[in-house]
Amino acid sequence: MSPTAQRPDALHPGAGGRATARPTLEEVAALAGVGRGTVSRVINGSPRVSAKAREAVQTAIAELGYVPNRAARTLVTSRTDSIALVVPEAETRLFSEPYFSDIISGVSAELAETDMQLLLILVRNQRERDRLSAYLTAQRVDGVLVVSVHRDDPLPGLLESLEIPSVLAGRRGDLEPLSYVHADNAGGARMAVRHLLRRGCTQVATLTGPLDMEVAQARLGGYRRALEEAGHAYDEELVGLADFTEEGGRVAMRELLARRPELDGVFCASDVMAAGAMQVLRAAGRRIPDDVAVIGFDDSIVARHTDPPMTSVRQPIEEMGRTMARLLLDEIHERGRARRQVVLATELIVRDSA
Amino acid sequence: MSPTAQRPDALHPGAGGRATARPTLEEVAALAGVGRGTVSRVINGSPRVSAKAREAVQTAIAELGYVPNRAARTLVTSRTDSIALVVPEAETRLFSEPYFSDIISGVSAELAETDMQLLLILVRNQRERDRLSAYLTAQRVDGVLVVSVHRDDPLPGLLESLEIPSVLAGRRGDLEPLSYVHADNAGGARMAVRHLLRRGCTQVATLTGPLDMEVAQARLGGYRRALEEAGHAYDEELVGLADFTEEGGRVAMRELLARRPELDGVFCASDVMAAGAMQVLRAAGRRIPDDVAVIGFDDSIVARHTDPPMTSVRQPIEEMGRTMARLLLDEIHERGRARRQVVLATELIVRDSA
DNA sequence: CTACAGTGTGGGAGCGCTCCCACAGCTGGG
DNA sequence: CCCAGCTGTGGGAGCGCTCCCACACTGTAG
Repeated sequence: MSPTAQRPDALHPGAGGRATARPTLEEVAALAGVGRGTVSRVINGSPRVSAKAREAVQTAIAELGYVPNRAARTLVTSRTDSIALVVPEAETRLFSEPYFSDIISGVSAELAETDMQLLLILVRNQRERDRLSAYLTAQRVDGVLVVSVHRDDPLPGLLESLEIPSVLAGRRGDLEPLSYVHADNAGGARMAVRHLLRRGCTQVATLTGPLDMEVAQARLGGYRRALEEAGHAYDEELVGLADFTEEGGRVAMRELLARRPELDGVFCASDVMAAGAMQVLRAAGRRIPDDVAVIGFDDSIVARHTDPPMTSVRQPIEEMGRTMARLLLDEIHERGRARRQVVLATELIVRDSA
Repeated sequence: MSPTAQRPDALHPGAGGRATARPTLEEVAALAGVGRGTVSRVINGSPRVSAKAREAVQTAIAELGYVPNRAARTLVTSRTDSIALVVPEAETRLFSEPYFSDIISGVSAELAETDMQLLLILVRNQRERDRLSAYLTAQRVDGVLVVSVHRDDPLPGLLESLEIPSVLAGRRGDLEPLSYVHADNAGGARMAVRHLLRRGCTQVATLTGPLDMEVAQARLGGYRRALEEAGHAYDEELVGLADFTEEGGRVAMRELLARRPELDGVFCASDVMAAGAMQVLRAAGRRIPDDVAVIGFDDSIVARHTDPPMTSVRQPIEEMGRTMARLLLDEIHERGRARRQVVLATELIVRDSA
């Protein structure tokens, strides 16, 4: 630290130079000819201010270019006017790539109207998880958004016990006590499988995500439901357990093919798995979609570039982000303990792979 | 020691007895039997503390689970201990998708060691740009990272004049006065084109990004340089002006093909453009790589899924993020006005398209 | 006239820190 | 013996806000 270069203190206002220091509420009050309390009331939109005073204050604010000091406000209100978006690092790779950006984009769009700040916290290991706990315990945010929740993730429990307003993207299970927003995964999967059946597929397999994630369970559930609705028995040999990744998709597809060479349709719980599966199918001499029809999930950028372009289930990710932010703001402001849970519809984007 | 040291912790009985009551520095001091100043010194790592006092304070901190109040600290130091990552919204789409996540991931990794917070600010229109200006002017962050700079972007100029420590990803031009980190775009492009020439291509075209971005210029420059080094004249008819997008790639490729049907290699300044170009080439009956070899830039997820898989220039994006954060922290801490500029090497990932 | 609620207002107190000054204890040199 | 010059320490002041109490001033009722 350099001991020089201190700010030139403007002890004597008349000393010539324009003051570099940011104006304070007190200075606004002086200029407007009112007290601090009145300025504060105007800034915070209190109705108990005369029109005349309000106008004087607003003029003074404009003239001085006054912006309230957040730290001072936080110190006294113990609001921070910021929320955290927590992302388990491992997941950023797993997700269909636009997922992450789109969530952020939605959240940010919603927050743009308010003066909430968005803090981004990536958590990649146990140490950082501990730090996050300390961080949240210290009440340094007004609310938390959590992306990608595993069934055994300790974070939601922590949030619950700290009573910090929070909204999850996805949920841990049917009885999720926290607020959440998620896509209609089961419905999307069901739609996809019905599409395969309608095309004439009779042996429809599926590639699942890790089953400790509710998303994966829900997509598998939708697959199962569509089959049963169509009068097909649920057949475990047609279920390939995978992990949402491309390599996982390849491996599971190979096994599936070995077990059931006659399969003629595959619903994959993610696009990248579907991409991996398509490679394996092609290598095995199957034509897509003629011999085997394939559907992915996410409608990610990958889906548009496979050969043939992939039919996929689209979830409204940006909308999910927006909704999460909106629910969180509600929860912060009303402090009502009502959990808010929203399910958004999915959509089947039909391309050439099915 | 002092009989007055007890704290009436039920000043406001309230309607529900909030158990929160975070311990303050004062309580730590009381428990450790020292003064506030000493506790503050221990927390801030001052050397002027006796071993005995330090230990007593550390014990007290651990016992109370004390965490310093950031707002109070900010109020007096006018440090915020947070930096902003500014992302022009339009760009999140343009970039090869992992770009955004990888930058964040790198920045976050570097910040994890410190107790800096990462603020994410997306800017999608003029209104938000104005808000950002006000925000930065109000000194609400200690430093700023900026992703994706256009030549005429007003933000860097603002940062410069406000003298806020900042680091850009990429630069506006050769004479960039701010600190920046960027990949060796020219070198990567040169490498790609040399690869094409070595393969035997004699009519190598290129698809550029928007030329008001230095990245695009640099990649074009590398293309040109490689050709000239190999004794080929630079031929404007082989240059397709595009905009990094898939659709842009398609359009430009069609024009290129119309102008120069005999071309046998294309270096594309982004993977998605290359993907678009490959579609057009295939539609025109060209085999890849036999008739026309194609190379992309970014080594994004798209490159792995095109048919055939795409040869592409990889930039170390996460490393760029890390480096940006590191440079910014340096700049914040030393307040030296030395600009720091780092160029990271690129790498050619050879797959089947060239 | 007094009483009293209802408005708008000023400004003291205090949030939890850091900064900095004063001072106590301890050297060691004159 | 004193007087420096250290080091370690306590605690006052104050950062810029919000909260809230006290205090004008109304106007209406008793």
